[in-house]
Amino acid sequence: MSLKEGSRRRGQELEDAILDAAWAVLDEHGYSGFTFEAIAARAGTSRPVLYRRWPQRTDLLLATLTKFWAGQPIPLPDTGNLREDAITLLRRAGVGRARMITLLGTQLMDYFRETGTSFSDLREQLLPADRRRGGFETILARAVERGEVPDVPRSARVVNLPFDLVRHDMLMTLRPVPDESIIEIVDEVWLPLIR
Amino acid sequence: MSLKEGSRRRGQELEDAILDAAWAVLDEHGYSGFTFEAIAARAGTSRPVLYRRWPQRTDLLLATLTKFWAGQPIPLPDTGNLREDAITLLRRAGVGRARMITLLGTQLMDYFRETGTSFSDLREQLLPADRRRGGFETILARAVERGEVPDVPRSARVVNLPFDLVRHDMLMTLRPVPDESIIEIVDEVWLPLIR
DNA sequence: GCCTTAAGGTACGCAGCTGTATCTAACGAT
DNA sequence: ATCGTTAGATACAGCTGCGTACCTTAAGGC
Repeated sequence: MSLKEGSRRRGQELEDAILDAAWAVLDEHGYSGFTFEAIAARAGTSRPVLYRRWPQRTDLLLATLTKFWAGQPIPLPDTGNLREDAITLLRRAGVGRARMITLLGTQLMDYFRETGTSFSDLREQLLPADRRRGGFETILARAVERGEVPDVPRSARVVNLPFDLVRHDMLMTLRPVPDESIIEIVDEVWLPLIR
Repeated sequence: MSLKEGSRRRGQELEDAILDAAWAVLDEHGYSGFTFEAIAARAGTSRPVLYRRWPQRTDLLLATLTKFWAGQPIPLPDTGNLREDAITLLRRAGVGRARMITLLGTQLMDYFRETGTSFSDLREQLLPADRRRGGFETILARAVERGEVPDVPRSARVVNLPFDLVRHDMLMTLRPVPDESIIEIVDEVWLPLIR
């Protein structure tokens, strides 16, 4: 234990430090780099400490995702204008923690292979029911309330289209989607389909 | 060498066997399982044989992709009807070798991290220029020629939309996209945008 | 048959990681 | 201060995989 302040972390403080480290390791090195060795080193602790809490790698993964994905919703914009909400939300998808969550499906292919599951399954498992609706359902519902778009039934396919396309682009390029692409998706694809 | 027939493979025959094995290993175990050890074992050869040809794992990966992706185009349907072509092509994306290619971007996240590249970069690198257009550009061009849809400029975004959405769905579920989803994408999203 | 090339086998040393056992020391509660 | 719990350190054994060296043997060409 290399901490200079002389105190050992215990309980929740230690657990938080470990999960912070785990998330950072997952982000930087993917699931193949998500090892007890790497995470313990990153957290400045020893492997038995991790094993005591999470006997399997998958346990630690789920704990990490519960904290950083399930436990912290992405804030939704509420600009009073649907197009602005959509564009803002799509921009958010490409940076920071949200970026990581957007690309999580790709980071966890080995986990899915091991467990015979998929990103959809994981989402079902970890997110509370009210969180499973995408952000686009919410901002569209608000627009309907404001009378900005007609109140007609729309398939989830159409509602979530912008986000799906942005995620796809991010997967292809591993870069944030440029603004002109975001605007293209909203203006040329999505808005024509919902208006 | 455990082959019963008593002969050693040489030259192209051996190389084909290795690349076949490499592709199978990549498909079943992803990039993290794409090891000299695993591929040599799968090919029934020894590791030094692999190292002699491909000194680095990335060399072997590129050779494998060149053979199984760049070297074998996915056949495009030509039914004489755009909707039929589209639906058939999307069905094809979910099975066999085409499925693997569709999901390749997700399988290679570790490679991209190592090399600082992306799936888009890889496609630029490996596919000849005429192959970089998606199948949807071709089937749409045919429909324009047949006079089935008007000859107006369309963004690559709109043209390739069905394929992007199917790939996204496949990533989410790791299963073939059900027919009703394919039909939804074509009928409710794509055709309205191009007609 | 001879020679060259390359396939195939094996061994070595090393690194990284896992899972676990054991011991010491710090922390918190009493 | 004492006790119980747990953090932290370390060691061990084992496995996988890498990179390479060395040797034997098979295949192909002349």
